[in-house]
Amino acid sequence: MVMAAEQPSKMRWGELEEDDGEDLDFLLPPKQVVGPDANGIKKVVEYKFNEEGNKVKITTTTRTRKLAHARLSKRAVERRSWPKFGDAVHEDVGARLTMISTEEILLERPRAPGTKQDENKVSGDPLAQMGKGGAVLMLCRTCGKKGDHWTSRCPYKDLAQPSESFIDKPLPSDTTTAAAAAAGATKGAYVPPSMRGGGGANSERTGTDMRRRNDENSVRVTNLSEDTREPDLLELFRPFGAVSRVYVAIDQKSGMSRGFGFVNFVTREDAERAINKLNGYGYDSLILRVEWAAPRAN
DNA sequence: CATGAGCGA
Repeated sequence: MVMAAEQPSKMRWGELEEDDGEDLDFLLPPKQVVGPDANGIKKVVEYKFNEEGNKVKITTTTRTRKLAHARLSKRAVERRSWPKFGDAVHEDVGARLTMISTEEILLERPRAPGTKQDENKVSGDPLAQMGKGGAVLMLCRTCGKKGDHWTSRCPYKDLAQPSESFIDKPLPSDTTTAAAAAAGATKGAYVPPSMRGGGGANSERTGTDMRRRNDENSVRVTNLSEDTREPDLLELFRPFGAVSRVYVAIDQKSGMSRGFGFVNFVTREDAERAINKLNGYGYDSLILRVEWAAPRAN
């Protein structure tokens, strides 16, 4: 057999080194340790054989922790003698300096998308504002497809023109009351009760009766897709002004949407603009019907 | 197509 001849070449470099050294180690002088001295300097002198089999002297000089200690503050040194607490109680002394806590800490986002009640700086096209909170609502004005592309990327944008600008400023018609002007200036901001309820029949009154539930300015939305939920409706209508309520009719038996819902606006003007702009609007591949809601039958 | 839940002293 030629196996024996192959043996050395099969050895790994680690084994090679060990074997070479082990045999002859007893020939080397013992390792010497000097210090640490007053300055914390420690010297270690040891001898080894190098690759060529020559004896070499290796001197290692280190500084002990005494000096490192000196750089720590008194307080820090003191803390090392504290008894362990918490999870660390079960640890060996000095085993670990740092413990990883397994305690769950829930972070609260004060202004999570879709939940913020204040709306600062709404300007320009409200549709352009939508979805900026991180939610995925891409609503194409040309083909009405949701979540797929923006209007500018619509594959059909050359076939059909999007109708004028989707949403414009409050109508400069007879609805230009003081309330409307105020609402237009600070869109979505707080509207004092005396200014709510909008114009029309309500303007005669001296403010809205707060004890009654505010069912004014109720807009009915029909032809909603099955999976449209209240947050979706809010997202769609919110850009037109402060929304006081959204509701999607749910079939109690099946738990599925009945395909219609209601959105209440704080001001009648905003509701009117929403109706004007969202009625006939393509949403989730369906054409929305948006109109004034009849008073609830009780 | 279609007009909302809860609501108790």
